[in-house]
Amino acid sequence: MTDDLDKSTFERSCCPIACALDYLGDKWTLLIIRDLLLGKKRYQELMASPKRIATNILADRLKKLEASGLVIQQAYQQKPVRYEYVLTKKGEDLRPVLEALVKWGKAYFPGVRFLNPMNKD
Amino acid sequence: MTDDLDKSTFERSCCPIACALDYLGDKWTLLIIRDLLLGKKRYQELMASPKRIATNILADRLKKLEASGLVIQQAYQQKPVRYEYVLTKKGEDLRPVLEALVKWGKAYFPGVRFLNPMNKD
DNA sequence: CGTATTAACTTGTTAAATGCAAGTGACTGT
DNA sequence: ACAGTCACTTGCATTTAACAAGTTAATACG
Repeated sequence: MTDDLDKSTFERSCCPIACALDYLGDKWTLLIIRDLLLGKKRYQELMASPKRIATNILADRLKKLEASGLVIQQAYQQKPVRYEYVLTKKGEDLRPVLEALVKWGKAYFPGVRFLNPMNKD
Repeated sequence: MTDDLDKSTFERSCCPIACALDYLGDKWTLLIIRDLLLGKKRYQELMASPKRIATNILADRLKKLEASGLVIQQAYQQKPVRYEYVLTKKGEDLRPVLEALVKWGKAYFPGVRFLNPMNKD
């Protein structure tokens, strides 16, 4: 169904891509969602990704993800209360987007570790 | 094939998603690619999208897209030389990513124009 | 009891990216 | 000659992100 991406879709005055990117269009949000899809739940797990996100940015993105209904907090202990972060259905439903990105990334950066000097992983 | 997104993929020290987002992970790049996929070619066409991109940002993103091989410039006239921008195969191959985003956006923001006060389209 | 460690953040400051307005150069059309 | 178009560039203000350090509430160790 290749014409999900057609003119009429786009010309409605709010394009679903533009709307989606209001939530996802930055450097970190999709990487956090990737980690959550892979089963990470806790702050330290999310901090531990190969690409090091600054702690204030992670905290900020988690707040925004919660505010936009992609993620919920669940307490996993009391004293002190600590939360883990779990994707809602809305968040889970981004899996195909990430999968499409994986496919593209694999096709065009198969050995990127050695080719891309910008890569700090 | 839902386990394109599995641990082994991710744990190789450069995740294809992370690599892809080095190119695409900002506010404007994917919107420009959307427009190019929809057949826009010239600077003014790209400027004319509902979401208004600043002209310096558009010029900068087009340069970066060219540098990373997603787009090429083609002269459509001499005197003065003017170029249009066309996706390479590498750029075209992002279509499934954008289609997945459209699907998600349609599912979760069906009437977003009236619901989202942040929307300036 | 006191010090150390862990988890999950927050705060302050600096650096980088983005946004906005105006300007430039090479033309064309009147 | 002058106005207009196209595709940018430049300078500056504002916003966002990065880096480093500090905080709070607890448990674990000696």
